[in-house]
Amino acid sequence: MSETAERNYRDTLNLPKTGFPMKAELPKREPERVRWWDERGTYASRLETSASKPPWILHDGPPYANGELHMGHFLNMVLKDTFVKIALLDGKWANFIPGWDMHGLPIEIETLKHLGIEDFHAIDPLELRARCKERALFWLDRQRDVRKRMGCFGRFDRPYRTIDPAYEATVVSTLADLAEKNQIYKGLRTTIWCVHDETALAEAEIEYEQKTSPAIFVRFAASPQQAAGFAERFGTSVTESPVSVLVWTTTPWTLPANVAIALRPDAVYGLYELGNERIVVATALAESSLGERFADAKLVATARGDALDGLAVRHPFMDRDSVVVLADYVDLETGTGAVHTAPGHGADDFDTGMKYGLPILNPVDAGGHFTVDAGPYAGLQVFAANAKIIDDLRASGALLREEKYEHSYPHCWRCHNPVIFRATAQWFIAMDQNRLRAHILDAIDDVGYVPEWGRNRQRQMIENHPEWCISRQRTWGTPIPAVVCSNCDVSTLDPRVARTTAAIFAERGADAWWSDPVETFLPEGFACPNCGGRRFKKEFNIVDIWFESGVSHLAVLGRDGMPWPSNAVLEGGDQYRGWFRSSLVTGVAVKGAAPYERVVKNGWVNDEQGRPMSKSRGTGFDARDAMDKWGADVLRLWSASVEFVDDVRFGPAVVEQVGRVYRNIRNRIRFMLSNLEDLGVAGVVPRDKMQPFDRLSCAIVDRFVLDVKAFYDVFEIHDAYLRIVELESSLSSLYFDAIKDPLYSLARNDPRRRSAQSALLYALERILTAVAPILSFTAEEAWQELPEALRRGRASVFDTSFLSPDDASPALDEAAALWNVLRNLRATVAASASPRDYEAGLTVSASPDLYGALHALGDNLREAMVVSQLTLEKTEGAENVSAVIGPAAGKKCKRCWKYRDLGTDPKHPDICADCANVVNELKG
RNA sequence: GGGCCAUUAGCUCAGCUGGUUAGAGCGCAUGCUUGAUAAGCAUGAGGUCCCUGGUUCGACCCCAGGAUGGCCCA
Repeated sequence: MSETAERNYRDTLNLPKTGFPMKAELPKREPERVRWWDERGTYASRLETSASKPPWILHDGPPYANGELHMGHFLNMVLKDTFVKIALLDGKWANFIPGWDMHGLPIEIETLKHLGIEDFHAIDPLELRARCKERALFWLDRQRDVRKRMGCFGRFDRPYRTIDPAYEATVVSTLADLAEKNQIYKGLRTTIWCVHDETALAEAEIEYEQKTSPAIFVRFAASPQQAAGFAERFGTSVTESPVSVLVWTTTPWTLPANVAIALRPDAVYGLYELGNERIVVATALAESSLGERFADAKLVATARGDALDGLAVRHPFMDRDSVVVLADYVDLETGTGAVHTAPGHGADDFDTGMKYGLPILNPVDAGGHFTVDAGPYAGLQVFAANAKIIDDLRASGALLREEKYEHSYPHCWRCHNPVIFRATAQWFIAMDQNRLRAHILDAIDDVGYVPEWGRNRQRQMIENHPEWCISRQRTWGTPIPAVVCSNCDVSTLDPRVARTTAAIFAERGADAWWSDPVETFLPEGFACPNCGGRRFKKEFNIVDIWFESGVSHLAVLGRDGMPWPSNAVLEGGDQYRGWFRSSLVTGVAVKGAAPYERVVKNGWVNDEQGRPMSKSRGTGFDARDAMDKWGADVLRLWSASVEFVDDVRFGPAVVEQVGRVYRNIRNRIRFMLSNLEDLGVAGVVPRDKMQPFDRLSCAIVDRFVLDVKAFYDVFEIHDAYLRIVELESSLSSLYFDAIKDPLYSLARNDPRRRSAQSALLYALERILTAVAPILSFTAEEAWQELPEALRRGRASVFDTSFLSPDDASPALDEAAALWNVLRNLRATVAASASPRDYEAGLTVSASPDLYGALHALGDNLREAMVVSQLTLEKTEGAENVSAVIGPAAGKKCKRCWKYRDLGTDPKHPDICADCANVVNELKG
């Protein structure tokens, strides 16, 4: 036997052949596939064929159209896509309409920066809006490309956009709905205010800088009557000594607006005697507050803060009381533990004021000067007034001590002057009007949460939700169509005006609010509800973008065949406070129910050390860069390889690991494909005519598909991933290894070979469908590599469907049990150093229970063990199954490598009879 | 500082209502194969289940406290 002859026998084998390359080259190929899907309208056509099927709608929480998409976006968007595709392959009408959030301050700021404009008052609002729109559309295009590059399916040709006229109309008509239900009111709220620029600022517009402020300790003295109250609560007797509460502040100018003193409910306060006066201060801070006088102080009595609730003292210079209230935010780090409270000048103070029904005083005008309400300080600029207020306090004896205090204090990002907090009139959604809050909490009970603890988190976000301030004093947004009476100055948000405005916006967009006269928006005969006046001015407030995105369910669902509510929403955990909440509030307020049936939360993407990703540390990745480097499918597999509900880690090492798993899966797909080249439709053996081992593997695949589908149905992508990996290795190590011999060495059209091929085709098809929601690119690539006839008219892998449980083979449990017996048996053979595989002859002893099942496999049992001969024995009384490995009889066939009798055909002395037949037939 | 979440092998993760020799994949080591070959198969070494207490006959699992990290707030 010469080497040449041996090679000739090799040429007579049916060795695997396929155009599906081992090397994926994903970054290169995937963009072509995106175009291919686009040109073919793969998604659109599947939607069309399932148009009459039940809908399954994942409603897209709109990403903000500003900046590059990062890996957090990738995780979220790919997960959404995975769920959409699962529904699609399940035969549902999974119409996914992506959205973009396109108004708002970040875009306005970026645009102004681009234009080199410092003050947004200095540009015509319509001009600014046009520029903002360009900017937002620029980012939308960019993000849309990247999103499609991820392999995401959706109606990218017609996304919803918060700048669309129809969307703006929805925002305004929702305001009309709320106004009709008296759910909106105008009230005061503390805003960050720059007295230099005379404008309200948003959080994003302040910078913290070091500032030296006067820190003063001020006595708020009790009247004799009030002092008696203190004595009683402290459980001491009344004395002649005056009693005062010591308050610390670094903003003396806010004292004119003081109406209360906040104590910490669980802190201990002491009544200290210093000479002929008594002072109340937290015991923990007594030494630092009283300074050098602490040495002489005598602690008379103590009381918890909550025991002092409701007492009152006199304001040091205004003719009114300052009441004692409780607040959890009072800390015992600085000051006296008794916090000066001016609800008109601070967010905490404001909340406390609302809680206690305190007056919200704001004796400061837009330019930062005191109004007449500030009494003796009227006309003074607030910061300049500090010195005079301190002098007066010293003169009146109210000042105990004064020092300098350096701290970080918010400054205006443009003019770098310190900002103030100032109560201004804003529009609110009343959370308790019409029992809205209670109804929302009820609605939460009807929503499914993944994970379940999200329900509790969502509930807390509603319970602690302050009145929702929806107005902003900026330009890039949808206006709140309120009008101000020229006669009495009262501002009105009238539902009829809002409806008219919505109709105009629907046609021409929200620019009309700036371009058109106020009369355009007023219904016939509209009069001021306060004074009956007929002349009005437009108010220029835009709506909070959380309100805008929060009505997306009203803009997208419940129309064009889309059901309301959606089946699911899926966003990062920060959205419990954001979009999950805002959507819930508008849903319940307008329609009386949650706008979604299920809330799925994905975790945060951190770097490989579990720290937040950071560009400066080099651990931050744009989605596009990551895809250019590793390919979308490897990253999609990563999204399934992690537990997405929790925070996840991402980095090169993690991707390399999942990349190896990807290659495993890819190679197994490749193996299946490469053995199907010559299987025409005519060669396909029906399931019930297949050989037993092949039927068994089909059952294993059925079981796999049902398992994966069950995981998919409950959003357990990671479990599906584990199951996919497990099946791949199980099929590969047992089945693929075993059927190589019949596939390679039998005649092409040998029934045994065709049976194995048919089982491979079945497995491949099922597996590709099962992995397509995750490995979309690879599944499609493999599907296209399948001979066209075998695709049976389904042009794309996304035209296939999951196996329905009715079509699965029966007795899956028995199949799985038998499969495991075979795997264990085969492992003993594979572990044998010698004889091994075809060198071996095997004697298998089976218990009566197992014997039947094994016997039914016939010669397939020998194939499964990858040995040359096999004897099966029934062993009475044996528990299970065992195998004895011995040398095989015969000699190694040069063609099929099995040990057999050789030379039956004298023309081929080195090969077995079966091989000789095949070879002869080929020659003939 | 508060609320919520996480912590099991080098990495990604399983461990059901307390009882297992605490498992899988990847990586690593060793061997086989060279007719899936920049592949495939087998075997093996890796664990203070974050820590400290407690409950229990028995705790990765339940309880309390703490550490580290994350998210949202202040």
